[in-house]
Order: sequence, then structure tokens, then C-alpha cells
Amino acid sequence: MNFDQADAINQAIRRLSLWHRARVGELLAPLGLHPGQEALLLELARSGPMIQAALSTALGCEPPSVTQMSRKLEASGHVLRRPARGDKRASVVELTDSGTALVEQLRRLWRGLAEETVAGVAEPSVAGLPELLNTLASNVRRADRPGAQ
Amino acid sequence: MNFDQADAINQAIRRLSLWHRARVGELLAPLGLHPGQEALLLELARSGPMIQAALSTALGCEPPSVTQMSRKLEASGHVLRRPARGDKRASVVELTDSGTALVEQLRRLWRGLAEETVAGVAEPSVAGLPELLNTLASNVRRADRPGAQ
DNA sequence: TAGAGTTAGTTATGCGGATAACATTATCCG
DNA sequence: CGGATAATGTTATCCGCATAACTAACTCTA
Repeated sequence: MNFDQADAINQAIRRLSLWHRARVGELLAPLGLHPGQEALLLELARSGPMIQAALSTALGCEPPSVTQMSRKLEASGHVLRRPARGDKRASVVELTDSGTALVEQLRRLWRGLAEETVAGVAEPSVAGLPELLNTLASNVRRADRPGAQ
Repeated sequence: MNFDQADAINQAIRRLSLWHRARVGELLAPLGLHPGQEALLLELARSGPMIQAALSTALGCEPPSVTQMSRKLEASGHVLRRPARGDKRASVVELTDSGTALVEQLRRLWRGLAEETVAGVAEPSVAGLPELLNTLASNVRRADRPGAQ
């Protein structure tokens, strides 16, 4: 692969990252949320109450990020943190009623965003998009590379 | 589009963003650079010395980000900032010799990253990848949406 | 030409996310 | 059992990037 091709790919990924996140931020602002927090709330809605370590894995980010985000969502009342029974190290995070209500709005917003994102892309490509993007993501994921711990 | 499809797309984009950036960070660390800075250096290598406002547009990020990044790259000696002749408001940013040398290493690294990223993706898909990703990016780009200023 | 409006850049502040260093608790095994 | 090792979570610190608020300079037009 020559430099121009490589650059086109890397730049496109960068642009998509930046602008998708910015758009998420715009859509989330009226709900009082910041980008990233929606992922945590949606994960809790999907999987129910869970330990922060599990959240860290599910969200694909590091434990300190989870600590901060869950603290802030706790401060805004959308999430509740309590000691895990059976493991004095762990904290269980779960949705409050307020958080559950927010998730409902999030779901609508999330669908609108996805539709907006794939506008003008042929249907077959759209169907294969998650798999394609996840392949790219896995390829650059640290834990999937030899030598990672 | 139902929620699960939408979620698959949005989540995949999030993961790709996170992990691609993390991987860039890993590769850049030995050069003493942080993710984002490579984009600025490569843009200067592509287009030559330019005003910060042009950099802001080219990089797809906001002016304060450009101010900070160019200041830090100036501090590390890879970039030089000087007043623009003909416009007392503007600053021209250009590569130093050190920056030019870095860009050479960046190019190699950039190619390796792109190859790593598209591993296991069929050739026709790879060829169309930049266009596909740029379509997605444009779709969520603020400036391309009605009502943006 | 004078004032309105626009554009370039900066500072301040806040968030997500990362790493490094650390304390605490679990677990595994000799 | 008890000590080494692993896992959970926290704090501190750093960076990119964002918005808001501001200054200074350019441009356009009445």
C-alpha cells in the first residue's frame, strides 16, 4: 500500500471519529449528557447492573475512565453505585429511574443518528457496515495484538 | 432502522474511534508525539506552511485545538510559528527541519497502520473504504447539516 | 471614511480518555 | 495456612478536543 492510500484511510477514520463524536455531543447536549456517557447508560440498559470492570471491558475503555464517568452520572442522578456483595473491591453500577427514562430518549436519538450516518450508502453496504467497522476496530485493538497484556 | 441495527453501527464507530486512536498513540509514543499531532505535521507536509485557520479546516477541528497543538509542537521544535505578512491577525505555521525529519518516520508508520487496519478485508472493500468512511463522516459533519453556521 | 460585521487567534474551563502509581481485597498454590 | 500473584478500583496528571467569551485586525458598505 502506498502512502496516499494509507493516508486516505487513516484520515477518513480520524474525520469519522471526530465528527461522529461531535454530532453525538450535539444530540446529547439537550439531555445534559456528554459523549461517552450514552455508551455507559446504554450498556447498563442492555446488560443490567454490572461491576465497573465489566463496564470497562464492554465499553472498550480503561478503568479510570469508568470511575470518572460513573461518578459523574451518579452525581447527575442517572446511575447508582453500590458495593458488590461477595467482593469488597468491586462496585456495582445500575440505572436509576431517571437513568432508565433517559435511556428511552437515547434509543430514539441513537436510531436517528445511525440513519443520518448511513445516508446515501447502498443498502447492502449498510447491512455489512457493523461487521466491517468491527473488523477494522479489532485489527487495531491493543488486546488483539501479539505482545499485549 | 431498528434500535439494534442502529446500535451496532454507532457502537462500531465508537470502538473504531477509540482503538484506532489508542493504536496511533502507541505507535507515536516512541517519537514523542501524541495522537492528533501527527495529523497536523502531515498536513503541513502535504500543503506547506499555512495559517492556523486553514489548519483548523483541514484537520476538521476547532481553532483553540490548533492553537494548543501548534504551541506544543513549537515547544518540541517540530514546528515554527511566525506572523503572517499581510495579515496582522494570522500566524503561519511551518515545519522545521526536525519536523520534516519526523514526517519521514510518520509516513512509514502511517502505511504500517493502514495495512494493519484493513487486514482481512477484501481488496475491493479496501479500495472503496476511504470513500465509504468519508461519506459517513460528511453525513454527521456539523457544517454539512442545515442550520449549521 | 466611519461604523458594522466578519475573521484570526487566544484564554479559560470542562469532558472523555489514557497512563502510572497505589491501596485493598481475592485467589491460587506450595 | 500463608505468602505470592492477580484483580478491582482510585487518585493524580497529561493530552486532544470542545465551547464560551474575548481582543485585535480586516473588509465591506452606507
